[in-house]
Amino acid sequence: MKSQRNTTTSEMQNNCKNVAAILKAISHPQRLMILCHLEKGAKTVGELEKLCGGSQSSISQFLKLMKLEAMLTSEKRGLFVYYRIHDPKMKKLVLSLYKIFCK
Amino acid sequence: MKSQRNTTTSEMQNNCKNVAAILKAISHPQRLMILCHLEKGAKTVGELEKLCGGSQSSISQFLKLMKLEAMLTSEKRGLFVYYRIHDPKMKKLVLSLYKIFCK
DNA sequence: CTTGTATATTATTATATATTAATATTATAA
DNA sequence: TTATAATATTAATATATAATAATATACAAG
Repeated sequence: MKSQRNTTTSEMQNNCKNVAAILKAISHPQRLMILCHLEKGAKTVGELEKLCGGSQSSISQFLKLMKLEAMLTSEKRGLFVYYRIHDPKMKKLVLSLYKIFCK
Repeated sequence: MKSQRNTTTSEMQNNCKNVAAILKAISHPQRLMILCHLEKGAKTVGELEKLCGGSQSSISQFLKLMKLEAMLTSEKRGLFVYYRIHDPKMKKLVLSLYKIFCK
């Protein structure tokens, strides 16, 4: 196994750029809350609105942002749109954050 | 062990607020890079400047910010100021991020 | 075809952050 | 003392983000 200590500076810079962008996308109370709820399964926009306590517009915009970052996918069924976590790494991240900061 | 699924909404809101603030502080390529380098041990401002590739002023400002968030501590020795990670949770976070996103 | 509901989009404004330049502070050494 | 090196602070500006309101779209039911 290659240890972190062998990572070159340019690899590190690239990794940090990528990871910082991911963290930026979820470093907002409601966006993080959305992700935490989705970790338990798919939800509609309206459900997330009630669970996370934001306006319809802001929740929709947050979801769009996280979808653009390829964290989420959406599926339309009739009037409702179901969002779910697409990238398994994001699930891992949510669980790690919980373990580290919320026990 | 209490599972995450039993967390109440207001607990979740509070946790998300706190964790989002932490993530926000490190969701910047150079600040994350600083943290990654400090995970390996204390460094001076000048060392971090070279390692992370920012101006003297910006690195100093980043360090100040992360110190305010109680992530780092500093110690002056002569002309040099050594910064190190203060909160062990931040070390855990850096290692988790590495495991999830950088392998 | 019109009404109601869920979601998305757009535009606007306020606020926060990033970046840079310039200057200040502190300690050391000549 | 004066000079120099390391770090910190301040100020200015540009850019990004957050929050909100208003409007638009898409679908379903009647």
